[in-house]
Amino acid sequence: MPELPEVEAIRRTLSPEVVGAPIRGVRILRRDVVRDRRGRRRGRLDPVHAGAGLRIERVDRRGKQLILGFEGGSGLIVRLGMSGRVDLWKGRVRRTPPHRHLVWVLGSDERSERRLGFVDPRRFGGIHLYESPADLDERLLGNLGPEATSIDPGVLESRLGRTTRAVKVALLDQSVVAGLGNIYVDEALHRALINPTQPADRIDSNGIEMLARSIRSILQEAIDAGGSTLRDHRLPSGQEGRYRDAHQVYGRATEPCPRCGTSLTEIRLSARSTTFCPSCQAL
DNA sequence: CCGGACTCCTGTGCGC
DNA sequence: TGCGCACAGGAGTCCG
Repeated sequence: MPELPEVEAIRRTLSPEVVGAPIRGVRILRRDVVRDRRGRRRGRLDPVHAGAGLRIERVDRRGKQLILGFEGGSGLIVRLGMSGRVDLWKGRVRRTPPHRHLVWVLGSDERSERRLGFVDPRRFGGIHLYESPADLDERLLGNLGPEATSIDPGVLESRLGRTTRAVKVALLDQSVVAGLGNIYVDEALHRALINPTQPADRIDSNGIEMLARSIRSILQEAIDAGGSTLRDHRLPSGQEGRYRDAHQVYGRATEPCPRCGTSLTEIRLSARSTTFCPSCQAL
């Protein structure tokens, strides 16, 4: 379940490997992973629109979206969804794993050839094509809130102050803050000692300050660890992320709180499993 | 504005 | 040992 740290760790390892590389061709193994502008599986795809003949100019990220920018300003967004990943390898020998849907063949000749794959067993992820930076901003990124990695307390306060929803639900909303998912919201709320069911607009300034700092520090630590591998997440090399061992609450329901020893509690909020410490994070 | 149910998907891990 | 089923959830839609 790639959230911001997983996508950022992927971006950091991918960028130096592929920026500048020409795309010799694109193998389309499953075209319904391409989404149209409404997110439906109806996107049209041919190698040219997927970048064939162009050079990869940049690898960016906004929230949980990985962005491959081509020379000339077009590009594509890779949304990893629940189980998506990209892999990068040299040569042709690798056996095609199940659920690899797209392959970009990179390099100017046989000798420099590398292949970049998009793998997504559950297919909650997908690819969005864009024509220009303006198209990218307006059509695909327009509704995203500020980056969670650098969230400012004042900005967070004004964003959370607009809603009475439970703070956890609000933080999962990508238009409020971009990049958080179930794991890191639970971890950040625990570090900030805030109850996940607390109405978002009723957190005091001190709590907001702690929350902003917790979000930033946890994301930074997780990025440095390569993200959290629960099952599917891998860096392009196949390497696992190591942040799972640092989780204090996510996936640890019934275990003692690492901070105070009280048994952690699991509830459901917005149909998502939510683990917190009833003592440290009391209402 | 809000919450909740539903949809899309497959691998996994449990109970029987 | 093996089968069937609940569960995991990001993001969108729809309905009350």
